[in-house]
Amino acid sequence: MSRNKIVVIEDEPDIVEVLSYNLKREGYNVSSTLRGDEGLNLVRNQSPNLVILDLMLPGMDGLSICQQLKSDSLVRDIPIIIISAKGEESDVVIGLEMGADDYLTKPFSPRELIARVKAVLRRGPTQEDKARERILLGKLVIDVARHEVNVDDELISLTATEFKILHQLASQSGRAFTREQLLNRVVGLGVVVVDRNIDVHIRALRKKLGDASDMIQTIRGVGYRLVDPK
Amino acid sequence: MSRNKIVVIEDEPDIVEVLSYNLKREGYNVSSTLRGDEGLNLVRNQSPNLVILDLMLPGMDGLSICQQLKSDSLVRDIPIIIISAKGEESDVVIGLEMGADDYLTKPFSPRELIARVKAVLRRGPTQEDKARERILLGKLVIDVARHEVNVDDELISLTATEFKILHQLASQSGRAFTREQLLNRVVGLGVVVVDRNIDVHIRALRKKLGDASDMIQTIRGVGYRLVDPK
DNA sequence: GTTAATCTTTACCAGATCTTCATGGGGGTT
DNA sequence: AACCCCCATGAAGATCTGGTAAAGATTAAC
Repeated sequence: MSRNKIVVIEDEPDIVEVLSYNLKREGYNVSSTLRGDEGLNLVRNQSPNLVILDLMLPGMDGLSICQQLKSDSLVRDIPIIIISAKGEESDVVIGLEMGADDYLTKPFSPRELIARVKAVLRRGPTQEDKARERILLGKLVIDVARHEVNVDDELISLTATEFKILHQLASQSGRAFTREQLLNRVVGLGVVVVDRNIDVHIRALRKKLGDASDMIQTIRGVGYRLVDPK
Repeated sequence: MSRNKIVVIEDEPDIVEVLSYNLKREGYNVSSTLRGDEGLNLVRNQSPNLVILDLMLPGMDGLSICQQLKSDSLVRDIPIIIISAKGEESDVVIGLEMGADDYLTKPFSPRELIARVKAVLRRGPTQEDKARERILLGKLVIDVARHEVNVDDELISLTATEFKILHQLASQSGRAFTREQLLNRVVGLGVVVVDRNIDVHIRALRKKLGDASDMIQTIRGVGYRLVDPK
């Protein structure tokens, strides 16, 4: 099976050792790093099926990593299991609200971790919008890999946030997204931002889309959606 | 939001009380039962979005329930969170291997449970949910994802509130809803509104539904219901 | 360190929507 | 038939929502 690539981000060598050993014995393909900032890159480069993340790390805080991963549409669907010595209820709640799929308190047994890894992976590939490199919708062409958008074969220049919003809308065209949903997927979970903010980005988007601006429809009292004018 | 139905199977009334209160406050629709065997039926009848399951139950053992649910293709994809006083590593592992999606040891804080509930539900709609995103009733087609309603293949435009009411009625067609029930689900709990208000929305709905307007029936002294003219 | 770009917040307006209220009609009951 | 509820209806006022512009805050670039 192909759902076996795991990235471990953890700075205690002993734990990495134990985890690697046990996960490999179960047939998983494990990569690991001791530093937080490296972890972020590792995940982005490898696109693993699961991330195991310690919270206290050199280089970058674990929660920040979680947050950044969850706000990057390319890797946001990769499940994350947090392992941490911080077992306070509030820590757990914050971790989960940051988008983690499970939270395990140290010390833990390898068997339990394995069981939870399996439970998380069992949930299956829930994303249909996964790894579609190119989205075609009428005059609109979204090249996800190149981070470029064309309207009528003409390249238009979007800011990072605008691109994310458009990509999100386009990933399930026709579907209505609330401002909250868009915010969570674009600026990341746990970041507090006024939701009217989305309006402003939408306006900018419509302006730049020119001819195709009417593809972004407002659903009053709900949010926005992108329609396929087919 | 249609992903909000939760079934709680737990025999300690106090815990049921606490869970219900907290989950409802978060906007979930909670049904519960004290007996294991009833729980099995409840889940099969309601097709909830999540099951919270205690392990030690009268009537039927929790693990057996888990096992049975996971071997019934109709409800297999409904996630299960086990809550149990048995916190031994082996218990957790067994629970997860039985197909549970998370395992929480009593005593636990409501906040953590809520966070875990959200984490599990966040994982994306199950097949069942996806199927339910579209409701077909005679000439009426309700596309929840797009937030659109068709009558006789013709798109009709509803306001947010009208859509919610229709969706609510349609979610259990044939069933009568009181004005109070509709208000609670539509304008939200705690918002004080005169219940005659619903009449006005119903009127607007009937007007817009045109041909299908007689599908909304008034039940004198009770409320309204949507019938399937099959 | 300064400048420029982007993101976020805020305020206001117009229009859509929600809510209330008053009136009248019908149904069921006695 | 008379009565009492309950619901349907129309209209008016209050509230909410989204578009818009502009200013403030943050970030990146130089």
